[in-house]
Amino acid sequence: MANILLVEDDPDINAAFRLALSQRGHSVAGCFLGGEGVALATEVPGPDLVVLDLMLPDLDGREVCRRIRAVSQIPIIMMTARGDDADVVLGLESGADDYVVKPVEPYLLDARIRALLRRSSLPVAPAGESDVVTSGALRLDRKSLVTSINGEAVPLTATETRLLLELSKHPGQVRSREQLLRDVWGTDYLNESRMVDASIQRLRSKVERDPSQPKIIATVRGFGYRFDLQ
Amino acid sequence: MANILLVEDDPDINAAFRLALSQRGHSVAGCFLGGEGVALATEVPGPDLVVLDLMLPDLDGREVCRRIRAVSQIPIIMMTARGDDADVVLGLESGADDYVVKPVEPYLLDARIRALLRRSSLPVAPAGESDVVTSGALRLDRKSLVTSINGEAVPLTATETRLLLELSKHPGQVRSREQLLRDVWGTDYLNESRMVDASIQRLRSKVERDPSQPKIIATVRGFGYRFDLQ
DNA sequence: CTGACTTTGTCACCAACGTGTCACAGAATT
DNA sequence: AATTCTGTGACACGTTGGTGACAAAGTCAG
Repeated sequence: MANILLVEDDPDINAAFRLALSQRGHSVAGCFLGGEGVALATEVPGPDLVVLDLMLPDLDGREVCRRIRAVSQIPIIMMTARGDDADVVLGLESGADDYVVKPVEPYLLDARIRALLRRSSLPVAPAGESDVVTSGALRLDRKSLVTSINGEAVPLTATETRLLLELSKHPGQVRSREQLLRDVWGTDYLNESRMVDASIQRLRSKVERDPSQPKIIATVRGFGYRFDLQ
Repeated sequence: MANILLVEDDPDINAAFRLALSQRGHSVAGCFLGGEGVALATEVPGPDLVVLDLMLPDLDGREVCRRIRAVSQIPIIMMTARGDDADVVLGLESGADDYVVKPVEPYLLDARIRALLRRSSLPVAPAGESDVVTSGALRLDRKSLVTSINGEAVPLTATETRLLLELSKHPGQVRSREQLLRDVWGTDYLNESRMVDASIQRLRSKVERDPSQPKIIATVRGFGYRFDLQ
């Protein structure tokens, strides 16, 4: 289903949710500290969604949320025992997409996860629970971040890898330059930049058999680029 | 802030929320029936977001939700007095993005509205499950933006794709040149222009079997054009 | 700390394509 | 028959994206 990061300091609750969400088909990574959470959520390749407890020993959940939001648009669901309306509002305003109050039934959390993933246009049910993307001769291992062509490793730079990852997260869907700028570079405003074009070109030169006739990363004139499975 | 459609049959609650959301800077339209709700949510220019009561006299709120979702990816917040977890799950599964339980503090609803709008404004390409339009031999994939006839890809330009997308959002309904200008070109005032006609013609020449006898995009003399399902 | 190397953002240029406009013909409506 | 509306083809301009060069920033070994 999805790769979920659970940030929750209570070991029992942490374990319980990891189990419950796993049973519902998700792949769950858990951590106990806010600092860890920020690191894990923003690393490459990050999870598809974050479930974030508000009460953490080191950092306030809202601070965690803000730090993640500073560099990433990843979907975030906040979770807390405090059900006060004002808390909910503060949580949402610090950048969370949804807010649930403990105790939460796992199947309810799952429903909200699905709704949010649907809205975020992430595939809710990828066919195989595989962390490897392939398109033609290209093969990208999302965990080790090793890219290879015909089994031979291709040395991609960090930016190129992020770009390819981001494109491959939405196979068959057009991604605009704005989306790519946001998700790969974390900047929102560089609309005039040719950064995306330049990096796409560098990526193509390493990955495409014939970069002038790209098969894997298609140009969709007027819209953006599209990663095509083959 | 945003144009919001409120579908709520209780006149008191309806009026109260309209007032409260207006005071928070939104522009609110209210209606009392599910049928109306579907019509208003899918017309052009539609609202930015729908707040939908579950209990309506004519249609079940979930049915309203499904009908809207059949043609639109507009953000939907469901609202109901029934706070049962199972209801929430059913609501989310019928396509809603969020679910709040009455009584709701207006500022809480506002916070959820903002969170949802923030998330929804991100993608350019709309997300969702039924993202393929077909009419006769024509097939348009809204995510990959690939148009094909009898399975063979037809290269459309950006404007042609946008035009076809816009027309196909409202199958069987006449769209005026003004509406198309606004939704495809983003201009409001070029009423004297023949741009729409010219682009319709270019689109037909690529998409219609016999452009002089158009089956997919019909001319409605004096009004505009209509996309017909077949 | 230094110098070499790699990575990355910016820029300028060009070719190709897309697109708005126009004029006129043809069709529908009155 | 007159009038209004729509289809159609031509054309020139603007936009878009590919490309290579270059400079700034980052990385790393010695």
